[in-house]
Amino acid sequence: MINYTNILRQHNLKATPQRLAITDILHVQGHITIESLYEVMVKKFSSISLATIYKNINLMLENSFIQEVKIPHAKSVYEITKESHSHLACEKCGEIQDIIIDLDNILNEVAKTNTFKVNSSDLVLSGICKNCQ
Amino acid sequence: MINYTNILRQHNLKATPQRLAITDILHVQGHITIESLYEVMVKKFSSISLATIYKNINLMLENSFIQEVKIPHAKSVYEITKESHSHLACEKCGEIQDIIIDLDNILNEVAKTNTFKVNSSDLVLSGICKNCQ
DNA sequence: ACTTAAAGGATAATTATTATCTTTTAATAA
DNA sequence: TTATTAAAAGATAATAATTATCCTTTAAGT
Repeated sequence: MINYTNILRQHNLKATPQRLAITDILHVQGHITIESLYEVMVKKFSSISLATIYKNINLMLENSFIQEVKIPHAKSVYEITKESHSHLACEKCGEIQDIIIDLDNILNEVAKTNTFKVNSSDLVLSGICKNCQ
Repeated sequence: MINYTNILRQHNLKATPQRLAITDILHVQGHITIESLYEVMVKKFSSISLATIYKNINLMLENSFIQEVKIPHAKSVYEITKESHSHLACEKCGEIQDIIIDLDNILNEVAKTNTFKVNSSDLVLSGICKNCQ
């Protein structure tokens, strides 16, 4: 179990117990919605405020410690920032998985047209995961 | 200017003036947020209710007459359903453009892994559009 | 024209998110 | 260690976004 104290501090975030818990949950779960995060957090901090969840998620987003992933027909999930990657979204169980897909060819094609300067790409593939097939 | 009366009816939607206007706006603008749609509609129907906008957008989504496009760091936009395509999102002016990108190679790669059955893909490229460069 | 199920408008209710204010605490230095 | 302080947590009010309700109007088919 990684200790995120210093990593949080490197992002100008005080390492509070609540933040360490959020970070640990994100690390273990990979992707989580606000409401699920709150449910899990309440088990550890019975008196935690939903506002604390929102404030921390927003601060972590601002500091690029985490990223929001928008999922078609579902709520957004949050994940710890890592190298650029795409997502698989299971339409049955809701599970979100990371997947590394090389988009260079595509981005080069777009670059050739010279009509749009791409800075980032977000790709979500929706379907049925291994477990649900 | 296309007449959408029959197209609406084919989707089990009564062709009301409000719906024809929404459809016409979507047709002309290409992509629009809920709030922008409401602003434009109020000019044509001064007494229109915001609930009418939401109810129609939701019905049109259910009947697959339109689609929601989730944009990173911005509000969702809606578009008339057409053949599968990707989107360019300008980070400066907010403009959303359609772009046809062949994702077959990518989808085949994922299919090969045999761990996920892809039904649909959503790709948004964020960056700077021609006008804003 | 008549009938009726569906749609529109007004607005209340709900849900999601943010702001405010007070108390507590992590981080730093004496 | 303890003292100091800016920041964070918690409680809750406020705001924003969306949906539900109820009554009136109307599109579409006799």
